[in-house]
Amino acid sequence: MRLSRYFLPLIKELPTDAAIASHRYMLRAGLIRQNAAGIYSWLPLGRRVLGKIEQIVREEQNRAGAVEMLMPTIQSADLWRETGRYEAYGPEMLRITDRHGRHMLYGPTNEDMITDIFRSCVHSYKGLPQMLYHIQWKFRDERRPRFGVMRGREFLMKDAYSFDLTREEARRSYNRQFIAYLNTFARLGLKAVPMRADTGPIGGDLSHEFIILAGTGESEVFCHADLVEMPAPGHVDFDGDLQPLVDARTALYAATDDMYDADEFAKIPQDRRLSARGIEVGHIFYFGDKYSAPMAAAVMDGDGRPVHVKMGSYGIGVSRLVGGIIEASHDDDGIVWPKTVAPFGAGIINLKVGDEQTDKVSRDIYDRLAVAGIDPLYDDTDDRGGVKFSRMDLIGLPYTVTVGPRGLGDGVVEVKTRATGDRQSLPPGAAIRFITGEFA
RNA sequence: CGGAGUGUAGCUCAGUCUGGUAGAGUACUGCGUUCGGGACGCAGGGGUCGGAGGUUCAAAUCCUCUCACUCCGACCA
Repeated sequence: MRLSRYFLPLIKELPTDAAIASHRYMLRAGLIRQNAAGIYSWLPLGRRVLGKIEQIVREEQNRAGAVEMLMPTIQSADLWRETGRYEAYGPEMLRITDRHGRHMLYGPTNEDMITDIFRSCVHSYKGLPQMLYHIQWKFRDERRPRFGVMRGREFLMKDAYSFDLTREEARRSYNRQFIAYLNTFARLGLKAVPMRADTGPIGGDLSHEFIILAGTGESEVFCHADLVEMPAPGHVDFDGDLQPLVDARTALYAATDDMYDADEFAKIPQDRRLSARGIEVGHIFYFGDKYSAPMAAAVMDGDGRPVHVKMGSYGIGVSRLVGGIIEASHDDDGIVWPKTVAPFGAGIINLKVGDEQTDKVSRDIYDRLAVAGIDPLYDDTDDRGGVKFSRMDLIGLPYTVTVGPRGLGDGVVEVKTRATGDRQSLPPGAAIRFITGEFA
């Protein structure tokens, strides 16, 4: 992409309304614009990041055996009345009346709807297990939206739902998502720690929150430091026994403040005790027949008797992750995107647009990086050098190639690694090989 | 929902107490000089002062109502 043709509205001043780093940088770097409290437009750069995160989540869901579908944002109140949640949910649910006076709502979640779909389509245990997911915009009318997309009212969620005949089989579905989450967050460049969670109003007795550690986290967390350093499982056989992998991740103590037990925490060796602030980016739980019973979602078992399916649901806050990643990865100059989610893989700064040689070399590097799938952003504007450098730092692309007459006089360009600040002078060909190698 | 604030130029804000021709910086446009880490000079364009009503000869400023947004707290399948 050529910057001169891109839409990248940056803000130089510190936005006074934004209290935390991710919110400030998302506004300043032109990722989002607020339209109403807790409701944002995703500008081109932000849309790219959101899409990359979404795609990684999708790939890991597919790998774990989940099947993608899509449910609507607007739902009829009828299903919610069946489960009693229409009355129970409270003012966080945005209620809408259509032209015929029918009660509708902007979905805050989809358990009721997916259960309805399932019950009308699957009637035999032979149709189990089943794991469906969708990535969809949701709305919760938060009393006080804040922190930009971290606590917005409209937000993008991945929600998966599992259906099994027995609790034991449901546990296997739960484990599949558990492992998929570890791999997903690792690919996003995050250290996410699973923590035993309160199952809350939705009920059930098997639940974990996935928390990333960041100074501005919304809640305090306590855990064994080894958990943070444990590598993700990576490629595993999702049809095999995942229990040992899950056990390894749940044996050590980890809890959010509402589940905190000082005595348990004290049992951790002193130098391994970690108390920090965390951001919840995923939540998985098993809730059995909480919805299948009231909604009569049953299948015939092998003996011809109807059994309410055992369900679980598994959420990842996709839009929240954009803010979460920035909270975990930024410095005084701007965002530092992990390679896997960066809106562009590399930036190219042409310091003297209009100069035959810098134009040619810049263009050549651009073409070759593009062919290599790096998806470069070429700064071909006639802004001054300083403006270009600080702009690249702000938007946080992993690598920047600077092409200027001075360097080209010696046959070199400069490659800067955003995360470390390292700069190396290399011939153009070596610079391209270095960057493509980093993405291999 | 309790508490505290803020709405004036695209953005950041001053002016409101004490009513009297709407300002600064930045951004933007033009010209010139600059050009390897957010340049400089000159000239210019841009605001029904969140909205409605009221008081007054006169309202950004005083009064009433209202809307929006922000921050702290509580809340947060």
